[in-house]
Amino acid sequence: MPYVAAYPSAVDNATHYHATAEAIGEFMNSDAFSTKQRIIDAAEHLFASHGFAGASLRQVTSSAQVNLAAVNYHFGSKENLINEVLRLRLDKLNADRLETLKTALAAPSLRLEDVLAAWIRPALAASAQEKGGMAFVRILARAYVEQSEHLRTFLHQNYGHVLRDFIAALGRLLPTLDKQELYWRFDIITGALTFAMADYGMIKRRNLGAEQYRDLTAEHLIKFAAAGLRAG
Amino acid sequence: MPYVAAYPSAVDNATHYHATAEAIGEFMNSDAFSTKQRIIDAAEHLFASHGFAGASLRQVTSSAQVNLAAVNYHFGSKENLINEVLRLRLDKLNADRLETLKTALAAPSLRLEDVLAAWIRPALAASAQEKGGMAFVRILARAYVEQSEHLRTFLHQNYGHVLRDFIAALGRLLPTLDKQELYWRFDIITGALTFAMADYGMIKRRNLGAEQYRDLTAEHLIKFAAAGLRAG
DNA sequence: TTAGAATTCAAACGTGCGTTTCATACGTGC
DNA sequence: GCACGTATGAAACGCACGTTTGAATTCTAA
Repeated sequence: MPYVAAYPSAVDNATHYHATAEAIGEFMNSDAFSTKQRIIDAAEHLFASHGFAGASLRQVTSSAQVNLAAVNYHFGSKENLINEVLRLRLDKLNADRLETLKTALAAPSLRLEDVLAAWIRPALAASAQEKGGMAFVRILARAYVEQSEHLRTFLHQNYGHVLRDFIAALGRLLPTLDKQELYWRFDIITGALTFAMADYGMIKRRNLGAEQYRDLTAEHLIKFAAAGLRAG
Repeated sequence: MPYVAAYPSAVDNATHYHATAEAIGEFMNSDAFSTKQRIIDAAEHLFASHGFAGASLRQVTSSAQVNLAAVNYHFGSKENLINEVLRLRLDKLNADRLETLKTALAAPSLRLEDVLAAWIRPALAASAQEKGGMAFVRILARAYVEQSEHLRTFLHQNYGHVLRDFIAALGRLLPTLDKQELYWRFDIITGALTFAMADYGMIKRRNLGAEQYRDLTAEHLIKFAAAGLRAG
């Protein structure tokens, strides 16, 4: 009968069931092994590599080893599934950003690089997350590109305050910089970040691990962005 | 019988027919009014706003006011149409870039900003082109995001030399900068540019015309990028 | 003017899509 | 043990897709 949740919020792994070693295998239908979660994991990967339109529910459910009808049962529709997939990761990303910014602001001395790091590092961390992080970030870039006004307003309404906080912090550190100019430059930074997150560049990873690569990317981006912001 | 062209190259408006005022209307099947061209124009717009997977041939042919079968007749398949749409614009963009770079290199004094301008301005000009330029550039960003390895190698093989020329020019202007470091930074710049091209940013255009907006964007990008490249 | 090629057209092809249905299995409280 | 809400399953729905077909039309050149 369900997908009742007329307004869905995150994966409702409400059954906060503490799995012991023996219990695993007896009750697979919880937490990370639930049908819902398996669908979300599979959807993240497939949306990321084939796009929202390009990835079919048959691919998703097959990859998740779940019945085709499960998506409509648990999420109501494909579109709701897409929203769910986005919301889950975005909530965490922006919470991370705000927390990192707060910590930076509380420190005795605040440098431009600290604010930029609070914007950039959580994003790249999300993209390097063990389970489908890369996928999420490609989804994000794709969402930008798919450019549906609906999604744009969704992002603005739900995470606009995060943006405002960062702009304000940067503005305080660059008191002589024109407000409009600051908007432009932050826009540039975010564009570069989005591409960097998705690993679209031409840079070869060489023999670096994912973590080292992520840290290197962050380092370069922060340095570059700081110099750009300070440009006369 | 045709789409014979086993290897398609640009729109074969081979019939270089000089239209006089009276002739227009008599022979609509040439140049800008040909079925092929109408399909390409419509496809650019629809691919840009709905994605390659999201835009159907029925939408394309309907928008082009052309029979459904025309795409398969003239292009062979949807995929060939996509390639054609990309190639046409990319050829021009990269030719423009190389020409602008050549001019800059021939000038008595060469600044970092000149090389950056040669990379950035033609791209933004393409995006502000009267007929579907904006669409093209969204397609490009989308192509990046869709991330098919096939397309990536296509871009690399066909336009890799352009990239190399620019990197070389920048390298000469920044002799103290590490090569790897240069790659990283050029990557960042191109990411930012791609987003700027597609107008994905949050900046409001205000009451600017497309040209002024494009020029402003270029100005900001070049300034920012130059500062970033020069960062110690 | 006319044969032959190039193009357009309406219609249909098979395939895969998102979604719905309804029957069956499972889990939990009485 | 039974009943009832929850979840899964197999199958089908109607629809839109890319592509193909073969006839009708238009163009071109002898």
